[in-house]
Amino acid sequence: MAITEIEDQIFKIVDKKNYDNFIYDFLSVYDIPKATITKLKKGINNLSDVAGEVYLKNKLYYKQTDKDLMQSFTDVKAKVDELGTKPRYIFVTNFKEVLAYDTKTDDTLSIPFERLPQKFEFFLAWNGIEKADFDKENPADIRAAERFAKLYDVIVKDNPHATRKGLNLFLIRVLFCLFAEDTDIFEKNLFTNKLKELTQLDGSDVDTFISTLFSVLDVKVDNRPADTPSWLADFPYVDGDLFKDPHESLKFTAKSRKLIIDAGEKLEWDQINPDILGSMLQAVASEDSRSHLGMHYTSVPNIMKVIKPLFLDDLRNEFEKSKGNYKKLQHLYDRIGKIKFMDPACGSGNFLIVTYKQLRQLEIDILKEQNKILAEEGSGKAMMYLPSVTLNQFYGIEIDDFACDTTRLSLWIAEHQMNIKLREEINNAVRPTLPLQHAGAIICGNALRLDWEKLLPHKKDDEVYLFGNPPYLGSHGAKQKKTHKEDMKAVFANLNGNYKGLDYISGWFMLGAKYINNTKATLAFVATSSITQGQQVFDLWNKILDLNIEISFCWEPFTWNNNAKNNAKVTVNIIGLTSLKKANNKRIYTDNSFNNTFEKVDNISPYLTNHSTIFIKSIGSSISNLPEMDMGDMANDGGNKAPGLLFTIEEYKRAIEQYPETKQYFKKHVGTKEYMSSTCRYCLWIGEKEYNLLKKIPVFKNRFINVYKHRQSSSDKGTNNLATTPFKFRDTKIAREYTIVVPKVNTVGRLYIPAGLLTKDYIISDLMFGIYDGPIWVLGLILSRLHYVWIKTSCGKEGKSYRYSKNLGYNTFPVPHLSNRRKKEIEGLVLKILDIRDEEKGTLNDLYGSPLAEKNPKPMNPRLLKAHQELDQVVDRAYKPNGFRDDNERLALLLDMYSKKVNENESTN
DNA sequence: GATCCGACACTAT
DNA sequence: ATAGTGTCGGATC
Repeated sequence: MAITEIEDQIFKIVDKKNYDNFIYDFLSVYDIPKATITKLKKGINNLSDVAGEVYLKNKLYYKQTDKDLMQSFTDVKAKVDELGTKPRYIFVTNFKEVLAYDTKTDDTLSIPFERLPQKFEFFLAWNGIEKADFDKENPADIRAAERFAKLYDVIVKDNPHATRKGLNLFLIRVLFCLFAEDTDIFEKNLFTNKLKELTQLDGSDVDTFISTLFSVLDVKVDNRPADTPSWLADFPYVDGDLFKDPHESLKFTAKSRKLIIDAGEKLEWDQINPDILGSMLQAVASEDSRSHLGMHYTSVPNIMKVIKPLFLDDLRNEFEKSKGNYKKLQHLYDRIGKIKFMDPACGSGNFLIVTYKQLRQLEIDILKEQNKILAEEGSGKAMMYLPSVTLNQFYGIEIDDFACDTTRLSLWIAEHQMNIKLREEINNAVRPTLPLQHAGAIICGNALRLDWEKLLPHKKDDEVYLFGNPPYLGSHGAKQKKTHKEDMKAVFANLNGNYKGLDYISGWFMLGAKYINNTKATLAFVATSSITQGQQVFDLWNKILDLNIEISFCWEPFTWNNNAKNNAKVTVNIIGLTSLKKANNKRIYTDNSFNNTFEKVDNISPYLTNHSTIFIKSIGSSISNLPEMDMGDMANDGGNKAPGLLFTIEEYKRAIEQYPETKQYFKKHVGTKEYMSSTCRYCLWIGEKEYNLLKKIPVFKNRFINVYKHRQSSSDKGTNNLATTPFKFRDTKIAREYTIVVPKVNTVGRLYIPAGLLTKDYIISDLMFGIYDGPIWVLGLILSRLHYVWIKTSCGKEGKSYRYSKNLGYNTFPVPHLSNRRKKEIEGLVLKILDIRDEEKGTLNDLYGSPLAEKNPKPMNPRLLKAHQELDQVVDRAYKPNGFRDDNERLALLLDMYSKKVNENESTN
């Protein structure tokens, strides 16, 4: 539910005058399940039996009363204090006053009953939003954006032929006027009042009003024509490019007029937070993200994760060091006025705005310190205020023109707010907001097609920072449109190596790296974690690190917290790059949500680990001459859409019951899921001859038809070609005796990869890898901790699981010379592990558990763990005679062995 | 509501 | 033509 809706709904409840069901109505506005409320009404889960009280476990202790409110509250509070698990809120009311208490934060709410709608955010913890976070992100923005969304919809509907540019410009300008009249840029309520007074109720002359007003705002007061209507004289000169272009004529109605006036009267524009206002407005303008208003709750903390390590910590340290030294302070003061900042994917400008405000705050802090020094000297010298940080230092590139406009607007708002702050905190320091300054260089264009050096020319020693959160569009062009692919080509085509498997964001890293190369400029972008995992690592980072570039800091992957449905499971990291400005303190930050700790390291590899820079390159056969591993057999039969070549156990039983003679055509079929839970499906495993027999039986015939249809209708040529053999899997590999199997999906919580053996009765799906009829000691290697550590680094990862890969993980795995005796020893221990699995019963899921999981870790079977540790001892010693201290040491040696092996192999070829 | 993993398109070879 | 990987979204708890 949108935020203004919560407000509106509570308003309705409060306005009802009949409060019999008050608390149930109230709860239903928040994210409390309907069923819970229904039960509560019936008294089923009401843990209090006192009349007028409702106690919902963990959520609420409510009391309505006609007695003394404070006394009732004290009574309830005493009861709650006795409880082991406390409800989040205490809520006491006599329908005239409300007393509420948040047991977690100790916040109290004491308001007249009818003010409840405006204070809806007090109870947002029920929706999983902490009030502190909510306050930080300022609800005024959300309400503003939602009111604006309504206005936008109406205007768009009334003006089907208006250009997008004209509409957007109108909106931005109205927004500016509303903000201006609430924040002393204009006289209080000047715009809204004039609109109300001077235009007709039906909206017919609003366009003339707007057009006249906007054109005047661009003209200096002295230059305005003598016949300028008197009501316009109160409006100051604004400039700043905002009112330069003429207003494009629009049709207004009674409704849109009312909505503008509402926006002016109902909203507190002085509380607008420009950090997120832009994102909100952008969401308004783009239909598909409308439902995601509020998705930017965490953007400011995340922006800080980028800008603090990139430059802000450094500036703040410098400030601390300069305290008490006027000259040093002055030096820093001058320095911050010269730094240039560019966000080459600035969206609605969040990064720029947050940075601008931080810099202006630093400017104020320096002035304070300088004033302190002057006061102590007692020389009576007053300081002349000279501005240091200006909007001219801020550059942005954004493809969406509305976003560009909102960026400029938000920068002005930020500037005005900081001007006010300056005036409040420093005597005699005044920066006028009007006329508006040129709001940085916000360029509307495609960042991957522009020459960044042209936008922001820089010399070797200039202090320049690039940052931002460029778009991710997945690798292999799954989400990339044709234009995106062409952009990528433009960036990468003249560089050696592949680029088609790279995520769209790689373009920004590449251009950014080129921009900072051999200069002191530095950069940091938020990125999808996939560019530092698996396949993409080599393709991207060998090109970047081939320049004079190194990774100066990074944030380990963390989940991007937003409510946007599409982005729900994005895992991101943050990567900082430097060139000449050598980072002598490289840092790896980890997201511990409370204290953001970091580790100082000597080098950050492109896998974002503390190791030397080595690329693990995909390769078709084992660098250590291990027997060939194959991907399991892919069905490509349409999956669950319609029955195809795969049969559940029930379907299989039914089929062979009806047609016993077909039993010989089935094999057991196992993917990761079946393997891990000790079950299987069945698949048809036949040739052309059997196909001709089976297609006479309707059950089978239908399945062949389904497979044919699926393959025929695929957008992939390869799949189309398979349509002629609808009885066959895409792949048809098979073991002669047995298969060493490795599941493709491996959750991070496990200590080992639960590889194993299957007999030749089993076909393994493409969710498994297999070494057909391979030697058992190889299974021993795969079961080792060493191998797991290698896979963790070399293979791709998705959310919380590693995806095993033969070319990236198995074939690259370095193996030292193993004597026959050692191999025998390993085989013995493997058999022991397999025996224990049999003896201990339970599925592999049960046996291996998830001891390393963050939530609900499940232990590994102790006997099995012991057997694995015995195996580790033997395998570890084969690599290093006295074993390893930890996994980090294991990985360091493996990487070392890997690079030596690759070099050897290259030199012998 | 988070996690797992089946499924397969797209790319490299 | 063949084969492998990352990603999406459905399934499942």
